[in-house]
Amino acid sequence: MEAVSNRLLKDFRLRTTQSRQEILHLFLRSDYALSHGDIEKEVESSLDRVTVYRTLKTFLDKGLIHKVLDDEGSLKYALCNEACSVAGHHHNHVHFKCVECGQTNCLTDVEVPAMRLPKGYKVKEINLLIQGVCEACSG
Amino acid sequence: MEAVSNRLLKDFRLRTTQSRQEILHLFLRSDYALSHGDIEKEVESSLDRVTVYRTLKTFLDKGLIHKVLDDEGSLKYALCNEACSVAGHHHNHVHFKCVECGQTNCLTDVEVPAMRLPKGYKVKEINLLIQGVCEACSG
DNA sequence: GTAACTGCAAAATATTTGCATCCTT
DNA sequence: AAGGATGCAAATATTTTGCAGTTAC
Repeated sequence: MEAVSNRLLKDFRLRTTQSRQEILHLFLRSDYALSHGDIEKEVESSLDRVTVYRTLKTFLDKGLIHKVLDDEGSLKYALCNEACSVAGHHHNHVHFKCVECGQTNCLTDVEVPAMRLPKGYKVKEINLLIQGVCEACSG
Repeated sequence: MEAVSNRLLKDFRLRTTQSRQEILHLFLRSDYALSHGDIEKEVESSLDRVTVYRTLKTFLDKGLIHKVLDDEGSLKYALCNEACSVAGHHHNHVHFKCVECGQTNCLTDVEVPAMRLPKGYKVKEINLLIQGVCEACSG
């Protein structure tokens, strides 16, 4: 994993520092979206809160991660997938938040359906959040 | 409008107080979703910040308004439409946020398309936020 | 060596809670 | 009259900013 995260940082022209590696590792081993709070709690060595803020901002700006909408005010974040690059992003996939366990993950198989918008509207980005009960919790 | 808001409050079994009327008026005359900050700024007489928090919570709990997702962490709110009642809610409509003017509004004409989810997922609520340039700003 | 990154302190914002008072029913 | 709603003060929590020291390249 070390190799993967270092590679990612290089690809996106970011210096490989410990904080960035740690946060990136966390994203890599989590298959769900993380909030700022999640990151602070779950990261290995305790990072300064400010560093987390700044790292997330940097990752966002460079396009390493993207925002995942949430219904509680506190945005989450997830790694961009292979389809994304520095040049352009393609995450018109669906996010599913389980109301039981609270986890939000990407339903990579589900595409956002095409929609016809009223005249004059230009679309830049689409975010679809479905809330309900996930597979694990509906047992 | 006085009559409308008083009626609404009665229907939802809420006491008609000045704060509630004011906030409800604001929602009624705004055709776009409002954040807590918007409300504090735009309401006629200046209400205590705490009252705004509590009023929004009450309106939400009773089902007078619903959350509108936002990409900046700070949830917005909008009135539920006729299709909603105390019994059940139906706002599977689409929200559009203009990246120019920042306004978010409901595209009442656009329905959320049906989607096939993987086995085991139960859907409770769907939120679709499209970002781009609105009709007014794309001139 | 230099620019970029980090951590600490502190400022600025945002949200929640407790309580006395006032208002709607 | 009684329970609910408000406003103020204060406690918490969150996010941003400045700056000095450290680190990656």
